[in-house]
Amino acid sequence: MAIFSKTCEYAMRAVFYVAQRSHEGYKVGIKEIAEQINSPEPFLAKILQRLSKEGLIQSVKGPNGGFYFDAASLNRPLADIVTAVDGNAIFTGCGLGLTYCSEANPCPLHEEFKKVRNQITYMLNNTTIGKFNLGLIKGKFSLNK
Amino acid sequence: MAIFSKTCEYAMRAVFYVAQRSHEGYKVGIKEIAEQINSPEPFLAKILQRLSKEGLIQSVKGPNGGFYFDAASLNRPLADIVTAVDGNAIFTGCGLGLTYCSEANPCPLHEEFKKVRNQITYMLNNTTIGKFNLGLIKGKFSLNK
DNA sequence: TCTATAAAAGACAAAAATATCTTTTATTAA
DNA sequence: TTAATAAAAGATATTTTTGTCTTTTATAGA
Ligand code: FES
Ligand code: FES
Repeated sequence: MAIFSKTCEYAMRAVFYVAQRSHEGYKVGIKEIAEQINSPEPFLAKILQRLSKEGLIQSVKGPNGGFYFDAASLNRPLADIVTAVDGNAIFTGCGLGLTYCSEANPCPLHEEFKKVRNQITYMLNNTTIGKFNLGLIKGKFSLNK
Repeated sequence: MAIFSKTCEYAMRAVFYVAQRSHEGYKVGIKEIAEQINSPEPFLAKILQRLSKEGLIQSVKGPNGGFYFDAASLNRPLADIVTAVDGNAIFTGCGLGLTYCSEANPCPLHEEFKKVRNQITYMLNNTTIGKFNLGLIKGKFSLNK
């Protein structure tokens, strides 16, 4: 088990890649994205379709079409992507899988697990979709393998 | 998606419950455990079978039999249970699902994600199986609902 | 207008996780 | 030594996640 679902991992990688290309002034086709982030193309297509329907990513059909981010979207937190794909369990759920996390009736891990959740929440809320554009262009970060 | 698999959540809840009862001097049958931690009985049986085979939990068959922890096992870290059930991806894996996490060729989330992983590792290494026995006996913690 | 392009949508398939059921084995106690 | 108990083992079933394929719709450019 990883922290995020495969779906969510692909979504985040794709989003970072598309953001970088948007910063450079391009739209990207699903094929290129899938190749660059090393994900199964039709599966990724479904994921981006969903993000597109929710308005989290922009897309146009037809020649010279593809996926991209407008300026406003580049400033959205990565948390929005994660929530759209995996829901909010990771932000609010109980570490031992109780149906809800509760201060009044906590599980044994509650106090320590809150710190984990807070760290995750901080990370995802303070990472904008466009945050790593320059680093990616410079080749400082990897999105595949 | 939750942080841990259902299997792992049930395992941790069961382990805390059995530890408490062991501390009180009892062995516990699978039926009682499943009821008390609110998990599907035959599924939980499989999980405990596995832990038993790996020597992480003790068990005896027959009348008055059941699951229990000896003193040494009560001092094991919860991390041992998680590793046995979910493997070590949660301790070492990449947050974006790259095949391995690397300092030399990191994903964009690497620096922040390390903090998350470290927090999880700390939590699981510093929580012994028997740590919450008194709290559980006093009813301070919940393992179901 | 016609054609090529590329995403959207929908149906389908495979694999993994979760859950159940039945039979076997070990242990205790009468 | 037999009967009752409870875990171990093995086979099977269901659901969810992950992955694929085909058809439709929108857009651009010739
Ligand atoms: S009750 Fe389990 S994390 Fe809060
Ligand atoms: S490379 Fe992704 S977390 Fe280290």
